[in-house]
Amino acid sequence: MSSYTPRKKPTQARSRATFEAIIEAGAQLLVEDGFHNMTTNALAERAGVSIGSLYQYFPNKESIVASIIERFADRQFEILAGGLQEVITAPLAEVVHHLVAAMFEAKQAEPELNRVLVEQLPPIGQLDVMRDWTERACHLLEMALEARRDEVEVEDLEMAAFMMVTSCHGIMHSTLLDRPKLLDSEVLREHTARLILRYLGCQE
Amino acid sequence: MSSYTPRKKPTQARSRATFEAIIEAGAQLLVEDGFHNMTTNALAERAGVSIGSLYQYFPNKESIVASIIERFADRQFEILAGGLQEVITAPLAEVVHHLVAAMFEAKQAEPELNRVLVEQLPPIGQLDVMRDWTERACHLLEMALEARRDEVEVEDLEMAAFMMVTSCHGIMHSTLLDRPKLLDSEVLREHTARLILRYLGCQE
DNA sequence: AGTAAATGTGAACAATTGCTCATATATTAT
DNA sequence: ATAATATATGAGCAATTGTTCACATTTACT
Repeated sequence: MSSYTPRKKPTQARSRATFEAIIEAGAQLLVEDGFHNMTTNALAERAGVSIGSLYQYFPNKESIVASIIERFADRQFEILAGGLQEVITAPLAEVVHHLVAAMFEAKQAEPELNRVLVEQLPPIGQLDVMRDWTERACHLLEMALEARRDEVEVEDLEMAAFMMVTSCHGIMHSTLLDRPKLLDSEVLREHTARLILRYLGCQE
Repeated sequence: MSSYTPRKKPTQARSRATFEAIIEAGAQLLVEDGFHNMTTNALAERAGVSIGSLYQYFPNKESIVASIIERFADRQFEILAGGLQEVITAPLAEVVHHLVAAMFEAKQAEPELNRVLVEQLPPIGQLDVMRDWTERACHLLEMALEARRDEVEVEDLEMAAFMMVTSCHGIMHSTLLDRPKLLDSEVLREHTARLILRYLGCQE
């Protein structure tokens, strides 16, 4: 019976530190060696913790990565939400520009970890976390669109939000893999914003 | 010295059959068990071939998957190219609709294999093949745009092609993971076509 | 102080599996 | 027919590694 959730919740300060050390070391080794080449024994050593302790908190190797992913997704979402927070009352065009900026910012935060997770996450079986992330992001956007309904031509706002998030995601993803340098360019962001704005039927 | 390319080229008919059987069995097991859980011994058995023969043609497990991926990518590209072939002289709007249709068709062809490869390809290290695929697809599209330059508002056609391919890809990818049922819907295709057409500055 | 609970340790096990190699069979060439 | 080449076989090796468990140490509690 293998699970992806942690085994035991640390209560004392000491054990909380152990828990954190494991996750931190895990993120490091994931970046350095990839999921397959990262061994639990090496992880424990890097964390300065015995292998036994590791298995006291995590039922298996996968669950460690699951925790790493979960935290990562949360941080990513905060960047997005934070970026949109700045423009709660602004007109649609500005919202879209901030959206694009925030999405790109998230993509470029913790680039190494981002890369490993993007490249190796699926087989680890943590697709749910990403599904959830998309869901939350769409919901956030839908609300933003709702508040500016008069500026949006598209009827189905849920669909519109989905299109915005996923197309933007795809562009960034491919860029990261195919033309990483382009990710910094202002041009790409402008094109992405244009893509979204025109789709919504809004003048730039 | 591990390589991802096959080891020996089969010359006789008998060995060519062996080679094919290995690739076919590999694709099956990849779908059934995933990359990690598929063992080379099981693969050989499924192919009706001894494990020794397998290693006569492939230097390692990865290289088998590499060959599977390569063939898959070629088939995918043919679907795309075929779809565009039908509209070599048509106006832009029609081209885009065919593009979207072809992209969706490719995504839905061999759905199981598609899914496994999308989910497990990266760690196998065959990102190059995908990079290459995007490259080729972009080039194809750029030519199509070039021939209709007067209908396109965007200046940089290379960029435009990149945006079209990657956004479309992202939409399909996320849909496959998050809302697989939606992939069949006409609505999604219409929205995608709209997204692209408006971006290009073309009336529908 | 003394006890119970929480936390930490790491040697060693069990199981898996990618891959080799010595050998056998089939095909082609002379 | 005979030699030479190509192809096929599969038992078993070598190496890796995730995980456990019996025991030590630290903290919390009475």
